[in-house]
Amino acid sequence: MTSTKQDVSQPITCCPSITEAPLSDTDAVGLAHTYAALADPVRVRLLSLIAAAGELCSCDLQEPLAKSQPTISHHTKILADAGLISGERRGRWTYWRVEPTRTTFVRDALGPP
Amino acid sequence: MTSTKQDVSQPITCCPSITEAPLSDTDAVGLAHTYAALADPVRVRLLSLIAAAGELCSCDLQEPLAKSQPTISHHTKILADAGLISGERRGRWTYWRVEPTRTTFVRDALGPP
DNA sequence: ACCATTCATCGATGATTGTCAATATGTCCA
DNA sequence: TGGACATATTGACAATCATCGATGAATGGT
Repeated sequence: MTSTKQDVSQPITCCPSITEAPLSDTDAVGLAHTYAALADPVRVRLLSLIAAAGELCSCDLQEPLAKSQPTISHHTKILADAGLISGERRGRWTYWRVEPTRTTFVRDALGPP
Repeated sequence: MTSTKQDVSQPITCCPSITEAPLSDTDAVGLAHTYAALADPVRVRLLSLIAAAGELCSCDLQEPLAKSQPTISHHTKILADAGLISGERRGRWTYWRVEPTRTTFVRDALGPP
């Protein structure tokens, strides 16, 4: 029986950087998933709106993005699943913030700072 | 008749940064288009393979990526259209390189370095 | 307890995408 | 000129995605 603890066919990296070494399949899937969260104009603007305001509730996003409420909810969920934003429920409102840890992680994946 | 020279409803930015100010629609579409090019595990690995090797022909990508020749050609085209890589034809081979100008541009769009 | 408000989820639909077989284009060599 | 090779393009198909209306769930005020 062969061990399934570690896949030796792929390099082990703690901080995957696209431009420095060939990535493992696992790292590539993870990074691609995060980039996919940014691969929509509405989500890019959504992220920039939250970043610029520091904190925003979903209701404040509907007008500038000119999308329906379910669509906004859909996009915030995708960005949150990617770890790029996080939401906190306060009363009836959900307030969204950027997660700098994740954004800088994705940024540095494209090369040394 | 109204002027169509400049859309005043959107801010003018030379170096769009997602995390610093709300992005214009135009900037968002452009950035999302580039992120979409990175939103696939095959393309992420493709880019890292080229970056690690400095230069690679399409034939060298087929085996490590385990995809058909048309699929490889499809992905290189998408990355090239996004400006992330560029290809040079030498004889029968097309050699691909990373475009550091574009990769750093996309990287810095996610925040100050 | 009731209602208005805010957000999430479900279901449907039209559009986009990743993949490959087949074919076309271009290049080198004999 | 003809054949072998590397790459690009086309066409087709299944899968994924963005969008919205309808509905559900949770909260706060009256």
